[in-house]
Amino acid sequence: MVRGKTPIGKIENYDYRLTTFSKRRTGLFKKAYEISILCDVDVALIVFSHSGNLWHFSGHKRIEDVLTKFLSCPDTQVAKSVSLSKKESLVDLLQNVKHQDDSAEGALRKQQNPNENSSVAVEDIDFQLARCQSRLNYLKGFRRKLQHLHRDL
Amino acid sequence: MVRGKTPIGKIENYDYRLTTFSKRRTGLFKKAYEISILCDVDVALIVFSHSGNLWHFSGHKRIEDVLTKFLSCPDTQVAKSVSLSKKESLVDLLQNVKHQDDSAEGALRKQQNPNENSSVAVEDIDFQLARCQSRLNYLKGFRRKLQHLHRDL
DNA sequence: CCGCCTATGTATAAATG
DNA sequence: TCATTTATACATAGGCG
Repeated sequence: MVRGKTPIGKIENYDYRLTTFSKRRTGLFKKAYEISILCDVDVALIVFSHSGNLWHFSGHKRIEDVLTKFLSCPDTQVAKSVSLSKKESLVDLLQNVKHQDDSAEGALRKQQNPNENSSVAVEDIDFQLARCQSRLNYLKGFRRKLQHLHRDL
Repeated sequence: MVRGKTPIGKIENYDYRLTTFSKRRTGLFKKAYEISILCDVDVALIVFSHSGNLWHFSGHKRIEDVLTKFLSCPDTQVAKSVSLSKKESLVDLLQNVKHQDDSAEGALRKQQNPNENSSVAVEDIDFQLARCQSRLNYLKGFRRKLQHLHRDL
């Protein structure tokens, strides 16, 4: 994101990808550490590189305790964590994106480099998509477990 | 870290702490998302606030799969950080439905009509799933539109 | 891989609406 | 609470050793 922002998407060049991974991993773990201290919250962070290397972090508690807490999380909490915050609600997103859309469209006619506005919006959507997909995957797993439980009882 | 850098340490003022948590959480999840895409790596991130709220994210794979990989990792780092018995119990949590859904099971036994309760729980999840899937579809559609706009201009 | 450097994009503390 | 603004601190791409 420096000297020409990095577009979101897999970095194809292997060496660049490794370098970026190393740098961003450092930054990510630092942020995880900071929020755990500053805000006094439990964090568990696990990263696997393609080569199979593993990095992990947890603040305050041992990572297994955080994972246990996560895995034992009652469904009400699951539901909570999944419910959309106002900020993420469709309506807000729609308005937000439409606004960006409009301004992008308007700007396009005045500017030589219209693509930037539009691509920023696409990246935002990609971020929302990834989070949504993550929740969906989690919910699907949870649903499977519930059904297994139901069968067993 | 702006207008007078934040010293590392728990932010004592409750309101500031919440505000900082909200902002940094957004940033942290964004970073986790970015590194998972840019560097094509598996990431699992779990955060619990003191009030018990849960946020989690994983890229590419389901978070359970990343956790399973973590717990089955022969890596010495994991072996060191997680004692064997603890590790086994976590694997049980992941693989055994009954252990994983203690809360649901407990609730069922307290009720006179367990089946109904269970089906309600599944319906709850279905509801969440439907919302999430709907949002996902919407986002995907929106992304397509944006890209068309992008192409057309 | 590990640092260091610099220019620049990003994150965010604090204030304000 | 929630969004915006603004000023600054921080993160990091690209380059070099």
